[in-house]
Amino acid sequence: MDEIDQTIVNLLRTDGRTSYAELARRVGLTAPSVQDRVTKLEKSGIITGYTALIDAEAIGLGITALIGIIPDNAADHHDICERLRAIPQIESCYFLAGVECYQLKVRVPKMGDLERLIHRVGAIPGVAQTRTTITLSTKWEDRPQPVPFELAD
Amino acid sequence: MDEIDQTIVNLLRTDGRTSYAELARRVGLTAPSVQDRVTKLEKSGIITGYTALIDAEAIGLGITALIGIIPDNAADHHDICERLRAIPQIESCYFLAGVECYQLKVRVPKMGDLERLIHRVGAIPGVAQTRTTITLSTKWEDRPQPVPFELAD
DNA sequence: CTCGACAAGTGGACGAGATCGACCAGACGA
DNA sequence: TCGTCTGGTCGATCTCGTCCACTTGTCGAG
Repeated sequence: MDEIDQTIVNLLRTDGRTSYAELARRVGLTAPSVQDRVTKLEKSGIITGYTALIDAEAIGLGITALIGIIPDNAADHHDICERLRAIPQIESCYFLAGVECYQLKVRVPKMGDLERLIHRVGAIPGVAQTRTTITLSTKWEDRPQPVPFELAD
Repeated sequence: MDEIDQTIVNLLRTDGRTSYAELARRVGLTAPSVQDRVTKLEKSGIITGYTALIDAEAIGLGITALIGIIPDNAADHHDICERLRAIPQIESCYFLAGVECYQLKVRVPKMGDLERLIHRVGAIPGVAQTRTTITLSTKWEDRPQPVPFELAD
């Protein structure tokens, strides 16, 4: 992971469909060597994939909410995690240091869907309590910050 | 936005670098017409961009935290928002219904960076209090849920 | 019913990009 | 000094992206 790799990663975060030829021009190499570097970045797990960014509202997911989970003492975290993973509406799941030991980011089309979702999460064994906060607006999301300085490979 | 558009969106969310030719094969159209559809999806704001997914730890952003902001009564939200936007470490910013009216997701290399960041956010005029939670692990993040049913265009 | 307009696809042509193998240069250790 | 390894270039070839002309189907107006 040298400076050129960082530039490539930054370019691909800005536009994930940039062609190898274009990347090559930007970093001053040829297309095959850039392709080689990108392949290595993918294999080593630094680049984990590519995705199109979608306006959630435009595809009918107009409601975003954050759900905090307070577990009970007997909670089997591995089990909770698997059950959460099975719920497609949960887009992100963080394990936190605090009383609310999980936070979920969920997206649903309608309020009714959110209500059902909360009940479903609350019914998972080991979940003592949930606390839901509706997001009124998403100011921004998943903004890529440039890859920083010195990195171990 | 018909069924074919939905398939295209789902395919591009799964792999944002899928070629038009490949998309065309998957949906049973020719490449030019798929390209035409994708262009329209981009212009209409449904697809807002493409990005490479990066393992944050691998690029030196080993620490993720959630910061809640409690504003004071005199808070100028537009100003707060702009000042938050100027901080690159804030990857996401949600405006919430609740006492904590913003939640930030931030990523930094080291604890010291997080401390500085918290001070910087706390110093913004209109911010009465902040509450930071460290994430111990990210179970998953930004998992695309398939585009659902009936959609207005 | 016919006509024209429009939206959405198709097919072909051509330039650009992706990809592969062969080759090259510098770094490094035996 | 000599292999060997890494990371690069170059050129050939195949695929892809993109433009344009043409076709088809739908629909409302006359």
